[in-house]
Amino acid sequence: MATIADVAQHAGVSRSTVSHALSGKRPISLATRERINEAIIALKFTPNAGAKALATSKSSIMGLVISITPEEFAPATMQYVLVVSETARSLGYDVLMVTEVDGAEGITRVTDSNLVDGVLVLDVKRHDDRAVSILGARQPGVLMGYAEGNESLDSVDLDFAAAGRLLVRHLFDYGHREVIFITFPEELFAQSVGFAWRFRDAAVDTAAELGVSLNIVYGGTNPVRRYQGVEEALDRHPTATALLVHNEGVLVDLPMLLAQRRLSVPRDLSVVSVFSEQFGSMFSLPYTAIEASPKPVATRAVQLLAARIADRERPVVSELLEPVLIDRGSSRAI
Amino acid sequence: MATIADVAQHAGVSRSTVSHALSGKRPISLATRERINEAIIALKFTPNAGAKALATSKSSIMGLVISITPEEFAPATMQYVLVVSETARSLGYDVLMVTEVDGAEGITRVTDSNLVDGVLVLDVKRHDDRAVSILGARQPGVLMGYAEGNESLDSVDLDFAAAGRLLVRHLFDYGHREVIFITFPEELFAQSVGFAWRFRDAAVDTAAELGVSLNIVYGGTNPVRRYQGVEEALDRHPTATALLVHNEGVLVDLPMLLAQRRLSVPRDLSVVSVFSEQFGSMFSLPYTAIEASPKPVATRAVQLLAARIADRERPVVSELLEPVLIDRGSSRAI
DNA sequence: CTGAAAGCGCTTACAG
DNA sequence: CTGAAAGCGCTTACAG
Repeated sequence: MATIADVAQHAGVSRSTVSHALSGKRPISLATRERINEAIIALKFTPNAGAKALATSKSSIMGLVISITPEEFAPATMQYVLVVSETARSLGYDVLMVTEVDGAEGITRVTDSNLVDGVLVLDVKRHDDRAVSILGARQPGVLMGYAEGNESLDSVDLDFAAAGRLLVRHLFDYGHREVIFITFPEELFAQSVGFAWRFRDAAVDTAAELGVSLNIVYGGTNPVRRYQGVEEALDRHPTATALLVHNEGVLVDLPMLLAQRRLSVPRDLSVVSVFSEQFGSMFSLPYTAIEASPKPVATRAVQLLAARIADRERPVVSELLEPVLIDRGSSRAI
Repeated sequence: MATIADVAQHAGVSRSTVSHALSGKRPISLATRERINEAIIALKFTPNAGAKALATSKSSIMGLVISITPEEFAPATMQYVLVVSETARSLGYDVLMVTEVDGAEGITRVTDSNLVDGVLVLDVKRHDDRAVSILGARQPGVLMGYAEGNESLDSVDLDFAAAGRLLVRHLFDYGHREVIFITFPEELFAQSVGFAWRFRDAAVDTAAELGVSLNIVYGGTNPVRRYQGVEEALDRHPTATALLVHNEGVLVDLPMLLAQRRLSVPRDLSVVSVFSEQFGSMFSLPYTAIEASPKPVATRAVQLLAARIADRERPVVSELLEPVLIDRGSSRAI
């Protein structure tokens, strides 16, 4: 493979001139620039990533930390992964997957070895040891989610608290006073996964304020129990007029389940939820919902990390994207 | 950050001795080994990835090439990604995502720069320019799928032809003579994505041999058209006794669709399919199916790539995993 | 606008 | 069993 020395020789200049032509870090005369470009093409030169990383202490790689727990729903995650990868590429970065079960250890591994310039964390928990791990690393990190007590880390997420408030208020405005709230398995709350507890707590508080009776149902961790859980909830609360669903797994089954019970939406039951447009269209979900916004969240997270890598001194930001309600007509006034 | 020189100094040995202690490439006396280990711990030494890559021309990174087309179904892909990452880690490799729209270009980018030691390709097409791209690279690649005319590349895949034969034969043995075969959108066939055409062609041939009337339906590219397509097929072939489904998107909707038509499985209609156990349990699919085997395929692909990286001269292998039918009772004799 | 040279942090023949 | 030194392919002060 051609090295920068080969290019320099071919172009009749020094290696440093080639390097500067490549980086644009100092002015190069038109004539030499052209000869260098010719040489690069003739020799099919591509800079060696390892050498560059060694010389600059920058790998141009972002680590993406994913901790897949069995409770979580893989399809939703893929969207984040893809958008992270594309956005990173557009900013000149590659993306390395960090999927070890112990995410904190994985972070230490890729940062200590200088493999990555920074780290993105998905599915952040309330007290997340991965945040701690980042704080101990030389490289910066950005949370896609929200961790308490880590205000020193950049983060971006959908404002799940606002989402909870907005949906409960939406149902309240339509006159609903008894609502079944289906959320994630209790395991996710035990781990304090941000999107779960922030939504739940806000929904519960708002319901209490407005005088809405909100019956919480924690989703089952397997399909069968998930399905049964919803059925039981419907049996137990026959007078409930609306379903508030924050659980992708339940959503996939819901149209079928309601059809089998001969429940028409929104005639017999209003349904509102949280999911991404892409997810909804994948499973033909006909429900009014807060847009889960994987794309803006992932895009923004990558931008924040790139900005942080470029400037370690810039002020820390913690962005919460405002929830947007997409009305698909699955709720009605009663 | 501590370097190998710091460790050497701390331990009172030379850098080469530390390096050899690390790699185990030559015997080190117990005493020095212990002093070195002490130093490593005391200084929290981790080898610099870039320096190592430069010195050895090995990055210990595998590239994973994913080309997500809108026609494809993301949830199924995530399983491959995760298993690839975990298996790679267990063999000492990290995984870099290569998601550019032009996969061939992405491959050239990460191989020419020596960023990766090899490349794994998902969703291989019959004539895949990514295979060509790999053949032109210094690093080896393994296809998770099957590309014609690239017998010089290692590959591994489920034997989709055998799967097609097995399912048609299964229905034939149960006495079915009129079957609706729902497969992927025609776009996938235009691109000649391996799992689509190999399954279809085998199913069609076997049906012809056995005298089974096989009515092909190409799935719609969006949920609505997908759903309608199935409905139309059922309308058009009221005397069909079985459904052969090779399309994850359709499968997700199927229980609902059949319930709405008051069709009981297998009483009114036998249904057989292809999907992974994990996918099936995610969507509570009650259908007898060939196990799609993302785990063995992905695991094997990573192993093959690691073996190929270690020995460029080993014989090329093209492995087809034997399909396994998991009987969930959704087909019956008629 | 350009070059010579040191340095990034490893590995590995070579020598003992 | 161990060390001195060259080399991997870049970048970047320093000098002109």
